[in-house]
Amino acid sequence: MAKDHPLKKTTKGGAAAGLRGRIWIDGKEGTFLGYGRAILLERIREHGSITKAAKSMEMSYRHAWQLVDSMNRQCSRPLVESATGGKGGGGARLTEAGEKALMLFWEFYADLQEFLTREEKVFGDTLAGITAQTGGRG
Amino acid sequence: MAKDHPLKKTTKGGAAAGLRGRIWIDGKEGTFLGYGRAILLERIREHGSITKAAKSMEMSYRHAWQLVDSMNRQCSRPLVESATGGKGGGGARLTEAGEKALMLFWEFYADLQEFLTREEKVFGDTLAGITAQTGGRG
DNA sequence: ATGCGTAATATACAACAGGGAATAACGAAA
DNA sequence: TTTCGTTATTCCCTGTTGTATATTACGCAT
Repeated sequence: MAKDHPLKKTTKGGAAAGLRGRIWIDGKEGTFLGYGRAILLERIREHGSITKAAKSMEMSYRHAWQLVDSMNRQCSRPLVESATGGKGGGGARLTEAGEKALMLFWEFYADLQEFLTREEKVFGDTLAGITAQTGGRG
Repeated sequence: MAKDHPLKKTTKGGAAAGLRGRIWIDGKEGTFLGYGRAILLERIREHGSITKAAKSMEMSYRHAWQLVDSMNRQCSRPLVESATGGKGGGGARLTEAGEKALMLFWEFYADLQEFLTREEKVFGDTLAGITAQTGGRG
């Protein structure tokens, strides 16, 4: 559960070297949407609550709330709408703008994966020659 | 001097939203080469010394040395060769492997910039609609 | 042998991000 | 009115990261 995020730089097994990349959508205050925030939004949609969403990804409520707040502050229409009190104590839901932002990010993200795969093919050999130069001709 | 690195997430002026990306070459221990390390290597080549390279980019010698050490530990042929003592007290120089790695990284980096520009064109409108939804119909 | 400027290394210190816990506000339902 | 679970907010603690500083090793030049 959220243990081998693409964000963690493990490279535990397999090839010695590889290419890694990360993307963000920037807003007025800096990061607007990145991988972690995108996952958080999905969990909010799934659980209908910031608390549960945070727990589901082993994140503190404090941090989750700060991220949601940061995202909402950076666009005219909030990505997440929340209600305090009421049935179940309240909750949070993804708005239409949230859905759109999420969709855009995942497309961007998919393009990055494609990009990285392409680059791996281009640089793979040269890369191997640098990190594990066994038979090279200096 | 090294004040508005591409790494800093400033977005101080201009457009409200934009796409940002970052890349790394991974090795056995995690990050092998990234933007900061690449700059460091270039400064070492330029100054012939880790000390001066570090100073030139407002980085502590300790940190610079750790980065160099990390890079050298992750490839068979070290990227940086250093000598202690001697004329000028010693120094450090970029090896052939270092030059190759640097060249590879900058190509990778240039491809990323191209990728980001392309993505900006694709998502620009949708993005503006999310962060500054003025005339939307929702 | 001494001086010099660097590499290499250890220790202490500061800054910052994030976690944990505590608390108040809230509003539907019982 | 009381209960309940969540949002919203605050304070403190901790781990990590990097800076600052001090010390030693080194080897050429004088």
